[in-house]
Amino acid sequence: MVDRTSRRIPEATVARLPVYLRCLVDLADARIATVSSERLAEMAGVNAAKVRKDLSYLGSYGTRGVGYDVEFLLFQMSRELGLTQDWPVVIVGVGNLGQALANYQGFNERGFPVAALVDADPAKVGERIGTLTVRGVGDLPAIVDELGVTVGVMATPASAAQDVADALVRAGVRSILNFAPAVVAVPEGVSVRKVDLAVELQILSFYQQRRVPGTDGSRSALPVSDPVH
Amino acid sequence: MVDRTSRRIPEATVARLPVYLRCLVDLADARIATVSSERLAEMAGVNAAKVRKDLSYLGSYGTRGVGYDVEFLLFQMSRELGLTQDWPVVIVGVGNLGQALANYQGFNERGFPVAALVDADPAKVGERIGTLTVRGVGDLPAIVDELGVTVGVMATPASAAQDVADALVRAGVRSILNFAPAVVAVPEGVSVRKVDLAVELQILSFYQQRRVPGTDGSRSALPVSDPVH
DNA sequence: GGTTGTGAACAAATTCACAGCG
DNA sequence: CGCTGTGAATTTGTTCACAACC
Repeated sequence: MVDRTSRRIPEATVARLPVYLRCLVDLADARIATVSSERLAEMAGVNAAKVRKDLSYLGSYGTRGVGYDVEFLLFQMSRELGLTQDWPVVIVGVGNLGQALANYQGFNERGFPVAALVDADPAKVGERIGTLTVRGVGDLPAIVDELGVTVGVMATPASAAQDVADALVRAGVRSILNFAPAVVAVPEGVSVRKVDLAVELQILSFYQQRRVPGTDGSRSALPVSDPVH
Repeated sequence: MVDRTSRRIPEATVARLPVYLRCLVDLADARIATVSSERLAEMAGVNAAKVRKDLSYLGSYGTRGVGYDVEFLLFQMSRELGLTQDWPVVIVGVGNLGQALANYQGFNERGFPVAALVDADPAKVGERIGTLTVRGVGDLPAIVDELGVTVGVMATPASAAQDVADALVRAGVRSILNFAPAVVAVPEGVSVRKVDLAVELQILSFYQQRRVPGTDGSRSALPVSDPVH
């Protein structure tokens, strides 16, 4: 009834939308036309009330007594997430992790083509990885301008992280995915998300010693079906 | 005053403790003996009230008018997180990402030595990566028993994820770090944390189109100092 | 004076439970 | 009858603000 598209979507909901999106893609691939909040919840590993609340922020796209139209919801959600266009990314730091990310096909498949590779180490500049040649950090402004890059993926050592983040921001990047084990400060209007492998393992370590399973990220369920309560 | 060590630590706090831990390590390396909540907050990219609240769940380890003793807090926090011992991990799936993780030194450095590599593809079994030889999924029970592995890192395709998770659980693994773009169900008492690169980029995409920077993960700050308000 | 530790106030997120609609 | 959409209740997390203490 209310125009939800004008409502601000809660952060916790935004973080779950991509998970629903993937489930919807799987359903569409399986030629399933409609889905209930119950079923979608099971696939996404959350509960049905949460699915309904989350989807209600996008609009009233369900049909009572029936469920949600998979294709329609897929479209609305893609639009809401800004995924109707590609967002080219630049990867900074071509060590182990950076190279793996450069070769990872998942980025391309999901609308984030790797447009350029950059490294601060002059010895690595010029190296070819896949179809791309590694460029210097000084090329970032040109990369952003010419290739339309808006997202930077940082796979540098912690010591270089802040300098690289500054360089990305100066070049005009508005979103950063940071794999370096360091907190980086960025100006207002730039988004950073941090993926820290050691931090994740340390959180698991906490829950491992006590036998208290958490509910966020650490999910509990019965062996195969019946994923969450 | 109250014995906080018996209190249940909130999940949100647990997720931040490893970040504080890393800051404390940096401070200790710099031979800094004490730190205020203000300074620690700046380093961790949160606010001081949160730091104090979080640390208060560990106990009253600060000194009013002075701050926290770095070494002492480091020890208490390591103990609380269960990091006074190593937790050997097995990596399942030695594709691009799995190999990068296998070569990543951060795991070893932070107490999570990579003890074994496993792949479902018979063609990959026997391959050497660094000092380790890739073994079959059938070896998981032996790996868990003989090497004391308690953590599984999954870097498999989505299609194999649930089967691999089941195999890990059957072998006795209690904690799983899942890089596969799929939700996996596990029994009560097993913890899973998910790292999904595409999901992170899609969340950034949402905040990129609107110019509304989020506060969790996407942090806003002035250029270098003054990280968060 | 400076800084912690913490109740109390506030805000965000989750879950309940059921009216409303197909 | 079945399932969504959503107010209300509840739980969890954050921030304030200040007494207690060094």
